[in-house]
Amino acid sequence: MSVGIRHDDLRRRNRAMVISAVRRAGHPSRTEIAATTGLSHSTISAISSDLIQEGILAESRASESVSLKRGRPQVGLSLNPEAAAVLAVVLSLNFLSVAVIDYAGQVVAEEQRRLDTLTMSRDELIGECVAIVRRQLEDPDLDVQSVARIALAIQGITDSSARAMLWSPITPQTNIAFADILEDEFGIPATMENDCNMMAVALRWRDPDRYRDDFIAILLSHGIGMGLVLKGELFTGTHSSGGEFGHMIHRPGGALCRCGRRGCVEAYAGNYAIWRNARQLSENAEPVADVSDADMRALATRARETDGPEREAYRKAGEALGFGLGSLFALIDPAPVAMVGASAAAFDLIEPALREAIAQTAGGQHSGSISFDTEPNELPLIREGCAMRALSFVDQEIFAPGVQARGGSAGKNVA
Amino acid sequence: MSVGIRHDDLRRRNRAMVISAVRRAGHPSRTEIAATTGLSHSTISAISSDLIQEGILAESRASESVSLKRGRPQVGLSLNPEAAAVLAVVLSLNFLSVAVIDYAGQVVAEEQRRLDTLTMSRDELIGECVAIVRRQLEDPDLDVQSVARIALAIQGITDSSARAMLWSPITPQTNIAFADILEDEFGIPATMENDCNMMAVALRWRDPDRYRDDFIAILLSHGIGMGLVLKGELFTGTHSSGGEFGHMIHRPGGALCRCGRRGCVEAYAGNYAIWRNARQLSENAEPVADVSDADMRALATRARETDGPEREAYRKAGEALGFGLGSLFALIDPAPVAMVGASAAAFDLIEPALREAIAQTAGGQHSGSISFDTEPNELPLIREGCAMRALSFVDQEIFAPGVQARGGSAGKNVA
DNA sequence: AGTATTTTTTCGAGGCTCGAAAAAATAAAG
DNA sequence: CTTTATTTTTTCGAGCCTCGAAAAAATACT
Repeated sequence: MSVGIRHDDLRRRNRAMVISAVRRAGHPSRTEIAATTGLSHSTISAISSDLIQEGILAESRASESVSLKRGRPQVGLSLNPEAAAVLAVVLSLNFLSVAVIDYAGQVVAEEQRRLDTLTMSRDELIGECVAIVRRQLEDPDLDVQSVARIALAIQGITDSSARAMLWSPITPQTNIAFADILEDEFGIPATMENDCNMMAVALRWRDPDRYRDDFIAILLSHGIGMGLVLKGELFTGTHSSGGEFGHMIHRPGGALCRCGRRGCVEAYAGNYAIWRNARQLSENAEPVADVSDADMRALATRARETDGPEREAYRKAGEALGFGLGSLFALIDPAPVAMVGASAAAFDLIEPALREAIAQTAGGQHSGSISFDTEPNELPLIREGCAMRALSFVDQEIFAPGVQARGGSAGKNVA
Repeated sequence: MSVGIRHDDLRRRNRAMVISAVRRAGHPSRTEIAATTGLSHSTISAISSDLIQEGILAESRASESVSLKRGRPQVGLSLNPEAAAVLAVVLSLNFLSVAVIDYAGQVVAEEQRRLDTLTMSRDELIGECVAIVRRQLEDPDLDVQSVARIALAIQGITDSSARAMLWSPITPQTNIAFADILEDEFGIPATMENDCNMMAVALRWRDPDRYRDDFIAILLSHGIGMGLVLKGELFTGTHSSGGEFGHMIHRPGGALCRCGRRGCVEAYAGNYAIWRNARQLSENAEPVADVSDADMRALATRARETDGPEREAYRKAGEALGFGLGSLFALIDPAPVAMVGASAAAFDLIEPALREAIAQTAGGQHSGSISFDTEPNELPLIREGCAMRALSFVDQEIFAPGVQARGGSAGKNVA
């Protein structure tokens, strides 16, 4: 049962509106905020005055140019970078990275590290993550008190409450409650996110016009992942991170997938599958652990040059993706798609078969109008999404002092 | 951009909470409502007193027994049946029905009518719908002023704004804006709903324990349809009613589907497909227009008796449904499933292959725990869902007098 | 009849948003 | 350089809304 609205929730929510309006718009004036939120000028004035006093917002005097107009000039509001900081940690195959981001969204420090995730023990894996976070928190330039959130993204399935990794292709370990581990270690609220979901979050921030309420981000990499935004909200499963597009069934009983089952989309479109087909190996051949980006590029080059098994492998990948998307579109209606990851660079080889396949499906009735965008570099996107996710959380914590005042660095210091 | 919360929205929403608490609970006391909504006793007292004065709620004195306890007895609140009425219209293959439902949810009048939807012209189809509604509205026992909503459910695809039928298997006509037509004709707000979505709505009301936040209703009939509730809300596509489970691709390039494409789940599991396979016709054979329920029952009987092509046909249906559900579960995580419609009576023939197939998919990892429920009669369910949908809408209109006071029969008449 | 107990209503306090008016800050005009 | 026009922002009182505490109401128990 959803609960009634208390009187004090009202202020809390409207504060949130103001903060998120500022985060979205950059340097909006109070008047602009009033317009986008629909609240009255008096309310905006009261709320923003509070937020400034609390050190969350700051007046960014003389907002550049716009002194052309007549009356009193607008004074832009911006996020105070020092109001808080967050950590974005990204754990992917053989690679761990962390970034410290200030409240305004700027990266203030970062570190990257290669490791061998596939062979590491559970404790080693956890230890590396904890250690890389600790190194950042020990940086003397950073006010540890201001760190309000850690978001950790991982390639794999996470639980719907964003606490734990349930399964991941980058490690044989399962069920690691990273969020709890980090919280216990550092006393900072933490979440465990799915990498593809973070890609989607980032795309939304990067290009809100193109990726607004409904869109799909597909990771074309060793495996196939998906982040889905529907009706303006990240779509997650009911128990897990959900959206296991790569493991929808393309051909019942078909090619052997890395997950041990048969006929998944990934078993035709993942790097290992393209590799396997290009080598004309059996569909039952055990998936290889990793194919280097260089090898995949070579494969793509060869596929472009001659009409051999390499080209056919990409064709099959496109077909699998197309039918998979078609089935997906049958459920959710078509939406813009962003193809992310190394294999997105070979999308020219994939697209024809993909479009041909999708046109044969219920979801592909207007397949011509479905737009595909490519972004070969997934890591920056994932980190960016992580950061925005963590910052949005902070937005929702700092403005909720009615429930539990955060004793952080943003105390009242003026009146 | 979501809009800020105005001060008067607060009352409006809390009124809604109270009304829906009463609709859900039956005869809750004010104290019980306070408990479920989390609002204070004083607030509940004020709101319910308003609602009673406005004729929306009524005190149902001496709520049966519970005079066992000591203190002042609770006085149950109930919906005033005369506060409003709604019409539920269901249009399915060769069949049109309407029911008048009072505000408390009781059917007060109904009419059913056979017609030949497949051959009717556009105007005839619209005319029949308008006529059957008109006949109910002209009933002298009915206060036309009190009719606050018409909900029309149709088998087929509707648009996401619930205004029009886009496509339906029961008629060659497309794009009929039934909601607008009915509104123009009678001046009563109307909506156009998808039949399977209404099934899901009804299941939620019928058995809220089993069908709470996440579940799936699948219609096994001539075609295959689905209604999906995720996180407590009806899931619809972004442009259309969405959830075209029957047209997810089971086998690329496979059996000919009624929709003209190949390999859809429906092309294996719809009545016509089972019929086609049982007759050992080619997968390319044109789907028949209709198979009678009696024929399907005979088919099922024969399948149970001998291990022939009939049994194999049901096995194939189960397999298609299983792989389809597996792909669906890969996206949304497993959830309870209700199998509705005539073929649900033959679910014993379908289930083994279904479970075997689903176990081979990513979504079926715990396939043993997925529960299936069967309900052979879809029509009452659809009508019930329609009625509840319409009533919920009324709940949200009557309690919103701040925006636009409804001048209906529920005016203030005491103070 | 009196007491205990539970439900419901009443009443004042505290908050929040809103509209209108005032104040502030600038460009244009004289 | 002063005045006027214009636009943004703040101030202030009014009107609601919810809440907690206390009172009132209605019944069972003694």
